[in-house]
Amino acid sequence: MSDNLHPFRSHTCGELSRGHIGEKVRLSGWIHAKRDHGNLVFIDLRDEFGLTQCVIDISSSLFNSVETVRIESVITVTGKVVERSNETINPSIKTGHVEVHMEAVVVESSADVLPMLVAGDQEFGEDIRLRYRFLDLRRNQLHKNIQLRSKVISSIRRRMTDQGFLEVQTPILTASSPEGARDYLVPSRNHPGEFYALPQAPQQFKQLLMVSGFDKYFQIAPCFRDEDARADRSPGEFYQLDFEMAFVTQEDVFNAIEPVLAGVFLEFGGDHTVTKMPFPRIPYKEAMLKYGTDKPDLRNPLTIQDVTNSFRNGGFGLFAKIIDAGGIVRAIRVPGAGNQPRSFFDKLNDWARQEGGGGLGYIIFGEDGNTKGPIAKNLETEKISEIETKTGTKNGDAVFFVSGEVGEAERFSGLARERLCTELSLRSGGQFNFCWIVDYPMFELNEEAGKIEFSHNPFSMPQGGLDALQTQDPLDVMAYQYDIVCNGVELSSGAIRNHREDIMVKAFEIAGYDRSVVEEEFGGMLRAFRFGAPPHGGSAPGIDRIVMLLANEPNIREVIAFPMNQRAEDLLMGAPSKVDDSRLRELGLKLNLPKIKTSPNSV
RNA sequence: GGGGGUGUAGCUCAGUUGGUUAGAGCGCUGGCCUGUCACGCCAGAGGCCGCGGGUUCGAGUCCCGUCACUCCCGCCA
Repeated sequence: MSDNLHPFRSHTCGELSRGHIGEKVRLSGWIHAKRDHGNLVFIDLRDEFGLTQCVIDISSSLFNSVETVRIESVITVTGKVVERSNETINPSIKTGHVEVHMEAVVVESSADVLPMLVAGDQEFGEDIRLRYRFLDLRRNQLHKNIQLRSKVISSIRRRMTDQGFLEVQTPILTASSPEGARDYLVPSRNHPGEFYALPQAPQQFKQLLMVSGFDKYFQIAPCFRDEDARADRSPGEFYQLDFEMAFVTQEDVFNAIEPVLAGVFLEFGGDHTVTKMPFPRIPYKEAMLKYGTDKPDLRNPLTIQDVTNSFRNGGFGLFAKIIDAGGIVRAIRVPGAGNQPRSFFDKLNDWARQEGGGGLGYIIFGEDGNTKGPIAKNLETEKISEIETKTGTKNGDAVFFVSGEVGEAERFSGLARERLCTELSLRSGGQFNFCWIVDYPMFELNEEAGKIEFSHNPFSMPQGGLDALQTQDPLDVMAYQYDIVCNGVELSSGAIRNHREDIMVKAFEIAGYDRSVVEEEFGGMLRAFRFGAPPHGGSAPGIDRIVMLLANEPNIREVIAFPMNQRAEDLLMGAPSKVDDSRLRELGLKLNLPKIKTSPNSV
């Protein structure tokens, strides 16, 4: 072209305003929408920056070609910026006061009929969305989410660097680490029969960096785990803000990361409030009692109390029997729920049975002070008033009860607490509500195997050190292990690490592992610990989950540009896929597949 | 591995108690339309009702199996 304009664009599609009236401009973008009036066609041209209306009428020789271009084709438009008349201004777009009168049009790339629409907010099935991810990513919501993700990561990186954290990359091809998930394995060509593992987390590397004298490390680290997906768990791979600090206590770690998280959530959280620092610290045991989970949603105002003693040897036989067998009873007081109709209680009871709980007992405390329900009928009045006192119940409230074996009752009371909250719309909105869960047990009992196991990863420092391991019941030993939770979502877990060989060997011994196992599994790290290791600790908040909360998305795939589906398949790229026999031979591999189970993975 | 939900036009969905020729909106194709911005109007094409089996005179609908997607449990921080 003979003008001096850039071959593709002089302006973006979000740029033109009244100030450009009369200018000759060039825009490139996708045809977002087309309104064809027969002798007059409007095209909304879209790029990442906005929409601009372009117009052409029958008098132009280009008219026919413009009329036939399909939506989502990419075109370059050259023309004059013209003011819109008052009646035709579109206040809903930035460029709505002007339009471009098309004088030249180049079709850069024409689009086929679309499997899903880019414009509009119709919902599409997830397999279509994943297969045509590039179209989905053009759409407003997902595009915004990925932009948000980028900004969040930049902000996190800046905040970490400003605090003196050093960003270090660690290997992707490495050895299996002890997180406990399945590893993704990569066969080695140079060492037939041997495999690399993709890191489940850079756990050992960050500890090695501490031993290497780096005082504060961080990384936006990819982590790979071959485990099944959930709505909040991306299959295959995800990202963590992995960080570690030398010469720190647990409180030092909290004080370092709280301002980063609070800062990011304030920066991108819109009008949501963020928990004031310092975030509450809740001991694991307390969390399990009060909330029935170690990732409590503190926007839920309900709490759980133990009322086992008020049912022991009481008139309500079912619970008394469970208690005799070693079980417990937990109570949830729900303010105002006494006014709910009978059907409300029945519905909850049905739900409880469906969830595998025995049921959900209740006592209704009427406005008149009388109690109602099957439990109230059978339980002694003094025991009822004991419960009333213990739970702080007032007239008009209802108290719900869960009874069973300790672990099961605890878990189920947590589910019931959430259910009641949702059912009665008690959850406060507009908050990012943070807390730390601290004082996790170092070990737990595997009921089936009757064996003591590490309850988290084996790298945590036991509270009380070697002495605690030697003198206490292992199940009473707590670790300097902590989780950070926001709105019921576990953002990360971390620990003050065990940097002492002797304590580590002892810890493994309690979990039933011989010294030789430790030596074999973590030889690299043990060796490092023998040459001067600083006390250190850290954590690793999940990036995807942070963005998911900030974007207010219920599903983690909504904040990942190219996620895999639930079965860890990439429908767009066609992964995983078969490879040529020659490649297998090179790696010294021969397939030994289980009986034919064809999954047509054709794209 | 187990449980729940879903599967009907390119897409999103409706489809009654089992009953004749399976519908709508969007998209697509053609026609009309010079001020729309969810443009409008008219016409049309498009269906292995996921797949296989069964019950029945008759199945999109009921039963069994299977596959796919999704949510949950297991698993996983």
